Amino acid sequence: MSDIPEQPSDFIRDIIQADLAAGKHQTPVTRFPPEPNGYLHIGHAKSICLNFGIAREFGGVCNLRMDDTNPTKEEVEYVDSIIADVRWLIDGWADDRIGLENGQPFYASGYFDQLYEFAVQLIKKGKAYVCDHTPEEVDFMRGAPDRAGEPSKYRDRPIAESLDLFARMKAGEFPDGARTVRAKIDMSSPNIWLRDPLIYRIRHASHHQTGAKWCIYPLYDFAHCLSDYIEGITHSICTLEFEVHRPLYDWILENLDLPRPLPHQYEFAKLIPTYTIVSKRKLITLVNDQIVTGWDDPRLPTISGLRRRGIPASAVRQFAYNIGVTKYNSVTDIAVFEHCIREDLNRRALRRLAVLRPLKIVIENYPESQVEMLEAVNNPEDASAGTRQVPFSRVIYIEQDDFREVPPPKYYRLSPGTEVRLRYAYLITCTGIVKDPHTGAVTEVHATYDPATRGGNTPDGRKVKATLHWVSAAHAVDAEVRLYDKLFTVPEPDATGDFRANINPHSLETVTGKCEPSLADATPEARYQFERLGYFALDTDSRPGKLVFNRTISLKDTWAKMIDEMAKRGYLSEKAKYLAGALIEILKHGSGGKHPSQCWLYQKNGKKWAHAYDQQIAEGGVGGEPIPPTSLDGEKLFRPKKNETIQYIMSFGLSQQEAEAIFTANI
RNA sequence: UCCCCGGUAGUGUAAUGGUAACACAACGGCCUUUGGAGCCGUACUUCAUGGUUCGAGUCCAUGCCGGGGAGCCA
Repeated sequence: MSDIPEQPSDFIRDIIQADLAAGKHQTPVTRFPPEPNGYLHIGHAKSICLNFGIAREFGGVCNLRMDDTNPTKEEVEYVDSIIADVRWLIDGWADDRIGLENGQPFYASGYFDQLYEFAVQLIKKGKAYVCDHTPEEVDFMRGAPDRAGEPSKYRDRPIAESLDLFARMKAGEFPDGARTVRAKIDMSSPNIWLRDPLIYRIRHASHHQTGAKWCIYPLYDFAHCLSDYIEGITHSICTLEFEVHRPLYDWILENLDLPRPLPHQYEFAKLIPTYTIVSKRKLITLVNDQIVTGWDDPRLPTISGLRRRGIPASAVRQFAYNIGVTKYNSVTDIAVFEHCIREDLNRRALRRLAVLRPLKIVIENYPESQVEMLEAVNNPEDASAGTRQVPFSRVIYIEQDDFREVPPPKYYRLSPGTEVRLRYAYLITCTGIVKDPHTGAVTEVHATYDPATRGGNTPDGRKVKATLHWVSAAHAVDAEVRLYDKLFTVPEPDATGDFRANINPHSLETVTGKCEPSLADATPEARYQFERLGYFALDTDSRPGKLVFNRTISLKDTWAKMIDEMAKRGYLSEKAKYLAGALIEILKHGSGGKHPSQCWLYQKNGKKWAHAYDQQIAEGGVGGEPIPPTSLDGEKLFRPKKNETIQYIMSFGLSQQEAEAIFTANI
């Protein structure tokens, strides 16, 4: 179900390939080392796909390891969720490459004895010492990027004394923070992490794996490289922020005189998708503030959220492949992910008919008691999925959106007097409407069907523009359907200010839909396409007789892409709404009321596009006389191309989508 | 301010000194019993300046811009 090539290529795989060719290793051993202090998210998925993908492609192994050196922040709940998420993501793909210990993950805490001995060794070699400074003193004495550090008073204390103190630290003689073990490296290094970094601290805390055994715990830099070494990791792949730690990673391993080969660390840029957040802290805020229902809320980018939403693991993997692996700090358009999901689901989803916002249709010339079973294909992309029977009768439901009493231009669907096709059924023509006498809303539509068009065929060859989905009212099965939308209204919710201000109030809408009867037997594993609506999967809340579906993702909908639709759904940011009016006016004004591409722009600082009437836009309106185009900083004015105008609009902080909408709206 | 790492269409990613390309997004068309899918097409690219070279996105220098780095977090 996946198009990922057997041998993807990126700078890390290139290195591995070269290392293998040079005979440095027989096969690569990677690892995925999360700290169990939160749920895994789409960013971790990128790392999982990278590490397990490498193991898979080069015949190696990827160890799953809990990086659990900080007992005060970690919990078994997280350990369990991490295991489940990793298994789900690699199932059927790299599940034979996972490195485990007796079926369980590796734990950094499993190495605490060895780590302790390594620290003793370092002290014995005069390369580490016990330091008695307070946290505040250590902090100050470390210096700053532009201020040299000063050595600890205890830097040169006798080795025997450090050894004794370290043993007593372990024995629990000292309170938290009283002493630390520090590597003796270089207090004047421009790299702060080499200024005698701490490698052990006292923490009288119970650990989720080791219980009360320890009251001293190693720090990340010490534990990680050595855990890699102990497990025989060849390529230790982490994210960019650890780049400055690499000299320390190497220093520890090299100064312990370990047999070679040593593991090496490589760094790549983490994934930052638009319209969501992946910061652990902010994810916790969303959960704790009950903005979402839990860690597996289908609106969240957590792996458990994606799973619950119905996104296939293969789509996540394809996404990880598509975005590549580099050292460039990038922001990935969430549309790339959505494309992968649709592509995957399009191939596998069973087509079904379901109406989310029902409008009753009475087919006047269809016999009252008659029911016909009509054949419908399960998946036009996959003939082996077969067909099914769908009941048709006199009263059916169609989507409210599929009927307009007064149709807008280019509206092909049902309206008084028009004919449309009911998918797999008949062509019907609207003959009348019934309105609520008080509200004036259309409550019922009357129609006639053409018996010659059974199955939706037109023996006379006549064309009908629209094909609508429908459900027989008497046979319909009710379902709760949860319609999800982006959790945030702006591409980069936490770029500036409080990300909570950018939460999309319409991220969840729940409706009661009418489903074709076969959906009563829907299974949690199956993926469904409700035709013309989107892809849906059963939610974990679903029970027999009480169906609950999640909309995984909508179908691409060109009709819905109009600017008013965008505004209605909250896709247009407040900023865009505010600026749209002024921009449209000013662009028209600058072009003598014509097309915006006829306005004048000039180049500012040789780089940025600027509009001849910037000043007036900044002042929020179009009042007054335009500045004569000749008086602008002596810069040459020119007629921008469409794309340059789009870029110009975007320079106000709007997305391309918004800019296009504004541009289009002005035509 | 110091150290490290980056900078290729709107967004990502390729091109490993030899014709700048692919995907997504956008736009247009064809086709369609899903306004889906599919097919065809259009527009838009190497941060800047110098240097090396027959030839530079690639190598060098300088500058500019962006990210990371001063937890007893990972």
